[in-house]
Amino acid sequence: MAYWLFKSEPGEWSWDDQLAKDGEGEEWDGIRNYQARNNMRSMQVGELGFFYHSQSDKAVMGIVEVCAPCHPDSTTDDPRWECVDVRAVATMPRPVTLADCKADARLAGMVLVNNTRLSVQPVTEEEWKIVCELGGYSQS
DNA sequence: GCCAACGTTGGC
DNA sequence: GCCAACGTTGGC
Repeated sequence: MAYWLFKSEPGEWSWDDQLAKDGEGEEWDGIRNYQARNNMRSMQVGELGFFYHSQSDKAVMGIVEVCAPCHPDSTTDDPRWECVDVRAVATMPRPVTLADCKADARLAGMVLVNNTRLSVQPVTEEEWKIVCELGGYSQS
């Protein structure tokens, strides 16, 4: 089981927008970066990811689940770009900010901390547990 | 609003 | 295939 992190500008697609889908899946479209696309190609249905707000919030807002495998991005005719669908699973009791992650020595190797520009990132199981702990979210 | 980091493009 | 120029992202 792999873990992921999806980055979004809240002005484009926010956690509230995702929640408003009420558990329905939504295309994670608009990704125009090979590394990010390759990460999505590696995803399996049922895997979990963090939903991160870039720019003003800079925080992990909630948890999403991959609910459809990688498929062509409906927002472009360019066959290079693909995406998965995700649905909201849980809201972080406390959003975990980038500053929180940087302040925790255990997260020093996190992609979020070291490659700020990658919009779809892998997260290790250890990092996943630590961020959940920081957010006050206990996995059932 | 600025700037650093990174990715992509295109000329050679 | 290299590298300079350019564009974009995102933190500050």
